[in-house]
Amino acid sequence: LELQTRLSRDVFVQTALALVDDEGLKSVTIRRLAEFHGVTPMALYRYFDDKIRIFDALAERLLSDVSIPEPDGRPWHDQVTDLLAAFVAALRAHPDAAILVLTRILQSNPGFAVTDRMLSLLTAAGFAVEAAAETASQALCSLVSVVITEPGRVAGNDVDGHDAAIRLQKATLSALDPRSYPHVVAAADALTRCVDTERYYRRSISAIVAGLRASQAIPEDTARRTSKSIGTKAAPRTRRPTTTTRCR
Amino acid sequence: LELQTRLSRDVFVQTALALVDDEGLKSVTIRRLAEFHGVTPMALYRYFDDKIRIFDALAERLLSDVSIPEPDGRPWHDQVTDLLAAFVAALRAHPDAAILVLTRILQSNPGFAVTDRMLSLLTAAGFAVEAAAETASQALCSLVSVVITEPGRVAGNDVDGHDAAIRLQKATLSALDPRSYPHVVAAADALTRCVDTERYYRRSISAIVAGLRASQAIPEDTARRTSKSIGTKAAPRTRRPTTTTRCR
DNA sequence: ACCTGAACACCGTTCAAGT
DNA sequence: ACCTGAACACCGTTCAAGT
Repeated sequence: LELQTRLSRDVFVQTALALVDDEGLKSVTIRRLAEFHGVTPMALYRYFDDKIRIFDALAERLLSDVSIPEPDGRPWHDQVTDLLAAFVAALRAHPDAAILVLTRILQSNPGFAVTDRMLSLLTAAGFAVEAAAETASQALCSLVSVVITEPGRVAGNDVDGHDAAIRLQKATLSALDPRSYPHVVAAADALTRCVDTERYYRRSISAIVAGLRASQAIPEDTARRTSKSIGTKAAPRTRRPTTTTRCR
Repeated sequence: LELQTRLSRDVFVQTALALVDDEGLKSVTIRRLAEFHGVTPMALYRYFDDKIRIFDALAERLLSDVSIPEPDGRPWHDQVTDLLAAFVAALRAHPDAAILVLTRILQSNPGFAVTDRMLSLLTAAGFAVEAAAETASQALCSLVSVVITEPGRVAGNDVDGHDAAIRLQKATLSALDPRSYPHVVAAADALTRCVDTERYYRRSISAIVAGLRASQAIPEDTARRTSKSIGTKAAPRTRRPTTTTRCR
């Protein structure tokens, strides 16, 4: 009579988002979401195949909050700067959910849109397709980690413990042996709190854009004079051949 | 008689690491670790206060695998390149554990060592203390996310579903409406698999280093002509004042 | 000092029903 | 089509003992 369909994907995503913002990512639980809507946990399975789909939906939600700027006549790097700034703004609105985006940019239309604009600008800048793809992904996911690791943030923490945690962290760094880690001790303050958050993000974005411009200058396949081989083989996965299609 | 102290922090960390490499991060469980050593779950609490400490120890272990190059007479950016390469190498050896490092670089001596060397090189390059701190953190955590999101990797997946997942992902991108996401469709292949993994990491590192060099060129406080304000306020946390010291 | 036993509160998820 | 009920297999963690 009052409301015929209270439940929907969107309603649950909205609740989940409020929950992350309030109590952190691990508070997002099928049972809590159900309880919140006065419903059985099983009711959620009408809308999400499993818990991962709820996380997928959350990431999509964050990405849909990115207000992609319209293309204009300015130089490509200025437009990239604005696009990345919009991306960061969307993530910063829900810092504890930001980590969900890290591996999910290419899993929803909003993510495709951001990536496509990024690729478009890089292509216009002269990047080859492959280089543009790698570079775009790297720029975006770097910014996700910049948001996640913003100095002075402690993930999943409540307001009470927050300040205390920061102070403790700074005290720990300051108390280190200066003969072993002189620069860490000297930078203890800057490493544990952000004096100017806006500048922090401005610096991050402009460092990334500067990297893009420098990469663009180099035509292709930069033969670095690094003597060392980069990286090692990943530890081999020795899992029995179970039934396939575990991930759809 | 045979072995008096089979159990130790190190033994559990070793097992946990094997477990992550084999079956992904969520397979690391107090109960499974205990079972593996023929012991009660409670036995682990002698060595770790809680599960998070196990993750902390895993992150520390990865960071201790970074073979920090000795300082030499070469230009700072070349030395930074090698340091970052060593950092990436350590992460790539245990890709599913890499995400643990993201928020734990400043939580153990091995992490202090990497950070200190990074700060040392940036200071030598002329960075102010604060700029060096932010820049060093950003460079390191960006590389963590670069490893995590390496194209052609699917976290926590077994070998069987792996190839199928990649193919599906590429097919999905290729099947997108080219009028909506033309560049994504065109770059579907490059976005889903790494043709040359070494080049991928070489590019990532040199993009970061290029960003550092460009930032170094700019003296301080870069007044960008970005019209938009970057970022928004984070959603306020409205948690009741519960007992403090939840995080020690 | 080091490990056990039993229990608690909480998960995600299955299967079979209800209406 | 949409939700429920009961159950299962698995968590992390507490408290109180054992030796």
